Amino acid sequence: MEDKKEQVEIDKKDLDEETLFVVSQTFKALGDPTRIRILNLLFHKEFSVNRIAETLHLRQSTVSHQLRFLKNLRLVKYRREGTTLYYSHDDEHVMNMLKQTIEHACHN
Amino acid sequence: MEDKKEQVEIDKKDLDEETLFVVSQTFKALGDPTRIRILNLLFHKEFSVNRIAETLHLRQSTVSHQLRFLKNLRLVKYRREGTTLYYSHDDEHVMNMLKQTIEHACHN
DNA sequence: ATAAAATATGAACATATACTAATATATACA
DNA sequence: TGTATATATTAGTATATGTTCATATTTTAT
Repeated sequence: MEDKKEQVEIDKKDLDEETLFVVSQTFKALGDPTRIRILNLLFHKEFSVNRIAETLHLRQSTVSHQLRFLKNLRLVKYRREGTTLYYSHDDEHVMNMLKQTIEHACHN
Repeated sequence: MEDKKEQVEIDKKDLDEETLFVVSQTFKALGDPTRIRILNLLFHKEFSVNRIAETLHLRQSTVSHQLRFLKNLRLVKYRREGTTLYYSHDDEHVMNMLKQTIEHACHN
């Protein structure tokens, strides 16, 4: 914390704190099975919270918590229709990484 | 667990357990600042455990633990020279994702 | 205003994770 | 064999994380 500047300027081999935080948060988002399943579901179309829960056999509150996590990182967005919120993905880069890695993992 | 087959065959919207595990493990590996720093260091050349620890200001045992983690996932490999082990990266796909995401995070 | 439907939130809990100190192991060499 | 060097491992601890239950909030319709 005190030597952040030092590391950035002197030690080019290391990453600065902010980059480190953003990058690790991004990957952390993809590091949980539930979030992967949710994002994978949102790959082709939008889903309401309840539909996600039903489809993946998860509790509504679990889905809601994870969607909040993903939304904080701007990996998903939503639109409202009455009382229903339709979530969809909102980061092409991350979705591409996820897709690639899933394919990479499948035919191995 | 009991309905794994069902999900795989009936509900194409969900991923199978094994894929889910591999994918989440992979991203989990990249979801920790220390491991990111280590992999980032190994981007261009190999490093011994102690050199990694010195360069990143980490304890030897911390580095060793994380290297074991990364090696279990085959993200790094090593060669021995006397008592020294030189570690290097071992997964181009993952290193590319890391690089892209770091760049993506930097100039934002 | 009240009720219903959909979603969000807070607290509690269990588990996972990362770091550390201490110690063990492995290799090289005198 | 004994010592030094480099790395790995173990156990303990603190923190982070994910899920759940219960409840709150928001929106719509009556």
